[in-house]
This record gives sequence, C-alpha cells and structure tokens, in this order.
Amino acid sequence: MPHSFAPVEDQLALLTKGAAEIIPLDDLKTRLEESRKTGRPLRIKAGFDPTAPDLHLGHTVLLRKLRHFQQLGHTVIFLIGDSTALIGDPTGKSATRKQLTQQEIDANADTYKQQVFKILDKVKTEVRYNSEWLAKLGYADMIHLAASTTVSQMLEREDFHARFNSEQEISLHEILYPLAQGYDSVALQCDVELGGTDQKFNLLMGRRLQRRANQPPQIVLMTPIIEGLDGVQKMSKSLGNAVGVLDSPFDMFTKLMTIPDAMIPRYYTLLTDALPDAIAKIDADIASGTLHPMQAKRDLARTITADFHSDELATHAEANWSKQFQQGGVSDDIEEIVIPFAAIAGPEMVNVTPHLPGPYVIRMAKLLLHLALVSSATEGSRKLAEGAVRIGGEVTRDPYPLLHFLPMTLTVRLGKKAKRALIQ
RNA sequence: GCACAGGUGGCCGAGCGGUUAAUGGCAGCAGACUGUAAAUCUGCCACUCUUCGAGUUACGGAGGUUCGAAUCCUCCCCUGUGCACCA
Repeated sequence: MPHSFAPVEDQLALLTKGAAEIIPLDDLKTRLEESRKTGRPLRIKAGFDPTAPDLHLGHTVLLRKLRHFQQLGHTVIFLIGDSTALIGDPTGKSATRKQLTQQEIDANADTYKQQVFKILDKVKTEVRYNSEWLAKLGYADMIHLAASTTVSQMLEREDFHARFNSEQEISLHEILYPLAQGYDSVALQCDVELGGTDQKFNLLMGRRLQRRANQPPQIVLMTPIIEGLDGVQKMSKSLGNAVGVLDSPFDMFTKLMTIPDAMIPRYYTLLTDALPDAIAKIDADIASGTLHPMQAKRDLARTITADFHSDELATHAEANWSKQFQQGGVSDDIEEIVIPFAAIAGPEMVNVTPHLPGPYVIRMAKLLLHLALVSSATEGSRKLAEGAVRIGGEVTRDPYPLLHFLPMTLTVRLGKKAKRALIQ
C-alpha cells in the first residue's frame, strides 16, 4: 500500500519555510512529484557529530525542518557520525578540533538521542551510525574516495582557505571530513540532506560523490544558523549564548528574555511554528507601537518554553521571571543548595554565651562559590566588595557575616542570579 | 633535513633584563540607567588564605646566566613559510 502524500505545492510550502537555501529547488519539486507518483517516501538525512551532548535551540532549527519532512510522510534518517567524529569536523573552526575517544563518542551519542526525540518522532526516525560503512573502508577505498576531488577544491572551503591564508595549520585528516560525509549520502542513497548553511561545502560533496556512484545527486537543504542570546554571534554553548533544550523552564524563559529586541522576528521564524503572516503582524505591531517589544518577547519566550516543557510550566516560569526581574523579588522555585557550615566557616569567634552554641561566622566568598554564583572565592570577594551581593534583598558587603543559629536558609542574589542556601 | 619567522592570560595582541599578574582591544561579570534587553557611563576581570595584608602559580617545555628574566643563553617540543625534482 503506497503512501498518499500531500500535494507537492503544499509540501513545498512547508519545507521551504525558514530554509536558507535549497540546491537545486527545482529538483526538490521534481523529486517530490516522483515520490507522490510512486508512493516512495524520500530519504532525508541529517548527520550529527556526537561531540556536543548538550543540544541547544540552534540545533532545533534543523530538527524542526526534519520534523516537517517527517510530518509529510518521508523517511528521516538521523545519522550519528561516530566515525566522522574521529576526525572532528573543522567547519567554522579556526583550529583543529580535538579527537574524541570511542567511549566518549558512544556516551555522547546516547545523550544526543535522548534530546533529539523531544522534537523528532522516535518511532518514525531511522537512526544510523556511519561507522556502519565508514569503518569498513579499506586503503584502496580511501584512495579511491580521495581521488574524487582535488586539493585546491578542498582549499576553496572557507575555513580551510582562511586558515591557509593566515598560515594556520590544516591537518590532512581534516580534509577527509567532507569526503566521509559525502560518502554517507552514497551509502544511504539519500534524496535530501539537511544541514546548516555552514555545512554547504560538505553537503555539496555528497552530490559530487553520488554522481560518481551513479546515483541521482541529493538535494541540499540548508537551515540558517541562528544567532545566540547576544544577537550577534552564532548560538553556541562555548560562547555562552545558548539556550539548552534541557534547561529548566525558568532558565529557558529568563535566557530568552535577554535577546535583543531586533531578534524577536527571527526567533519566531526559526524556533516556533508560527506562520510567516503571523510573524509579520507581530513585527508590524511592534513598529507601530501597538505591541510593546517586551510583551512580544514574553510571548515568544513563553511559546518556546512551553514547547519544551508545558503551557503550565511556561506560564509559571513567566510569573517567576516577572517576580525576580521586575518586582525585585526572587523566583519561588530557585535552586536550593545544602551547604555544611564547616565548608564555609570563617574565623572562629569567642562564644560569650557558653550555654548556647554559636555564634557562627561564615565566609561570604566561600558561600558564593558553593552556590556556584562565582567561579572562585577570589571572585566572590570582589563581587562582595562591588556591592553586587544581596541577602534577602539587602546589599551586603560584610565578608564575615554572623549567623546566630543553624540550620539557616539564606536567599543569596548576585546580579540576575539567585540561589537559596541551606546552611547546616 | 636545512634556512627563516613565530609560540604571551578565554581570544586577539603589546612588552623584549628591573616597580607591577604583565599596556591595549574583544568577550565576560557587576553597578547605574531602562521596558526584559540593547546602547551608554562606571567598576571588576589568575588562584589560595586568618583580605586595608600575606602567599602561590603564570608569558610552549626543561635547564642555565643574573641581585633580578616573559625579556639573554642552551637543548627540546610545536606551528607556518621557503628550499630540497627540473641544475
């Protein structure tokens, strides 16, 4: 029983939404028509290096697009690049990436899958590992593969080119990466491959290799690279401007509220299923003053947070955000950390009331460190001196405050961050 | 292998024997301002501690010279460029 696919025009409308570039668009149309005629679902591949176990919203742009294909009845292949991870994709890097051990790769791949199926339909997704075919390649196969392109073509790739020009090192094995990725498409007989725009070179390599293998070259669909919370650099965990898909509702909401106003339409486009018309209206309303940018951003943050959690949790997160950032209070579900008094004890004090225990002198810098509000005790001391630390809403600069009894709960705030400490 | 140029704090990049955790820029953090932001201004931006102070690590690595080195010397490691076939 062949699939019954939606009309090609309808499919295209969904698939092209938010896509940065499709090469070649006409072929996609043709391929969809064939598929509809024969009832054969298209094979859609997207490869992932199991190098970043923490997925962020940037990754979900691509995953959403995969889901669109899935919703239309096509076959989505989630390819885990365990073999290519041995190389470490140099894309976008100005330096060679460190190679991972097999063990790390396996662990990362598992974490990856858990997160990905927050978006993709697990049942409908074909999960593959490219070691399945790449690990089997022999010397002769590698030579043959390498013969399909030239050094100067490889050096056309932007990051290689840049490194070459600035006299940075380029390892030979890095050059194999595009070949390996391209070979994946041959092995899987892909109709379409998805990737970020930064993957263009690698994606196109698949077409080249497929042609040489007498396969119809895959269609390449690229999704944009979304900017991070700073609105400038691409979203990336290492740049610290990312929202993780596993972030708590409060974290997610709070982080999203920090994006520059100008990013609102873009985030709507790439991170929600809002339709272009609706987004255009929001944009227009902001411009005309009908809609306050902050309100638009709150709606956006709530929508995205709800997508990964639930409407209820998102609404709750919004209320807490308001409490903590607008009303000078503190969210009611901030993290509470239990700290033994001994870990943060300050200099001892003479006990003037021997019949009672205490008093307890604590070292604030240590407390801040244990709450992970700062990364070192030294930094804690500095922040304290700067007047950035508040306990229960009051600014304190006392490096050695006194507690009269234990256990005691303190609500500590440093800048936007707040934590509760249970000292015992 | 030979020659030359380089390897400085998260990144870029000064310093090239002598107060000093190391000019400056970016990024980051905090404060003020605000509509959450952004922009702007201000402060901070190695670590530890009993913190108006003391100590410990830091300029590819290991030694050495010196009262004193990121700065000089030796060896080693790494990167780039050129040469190495046409002679």
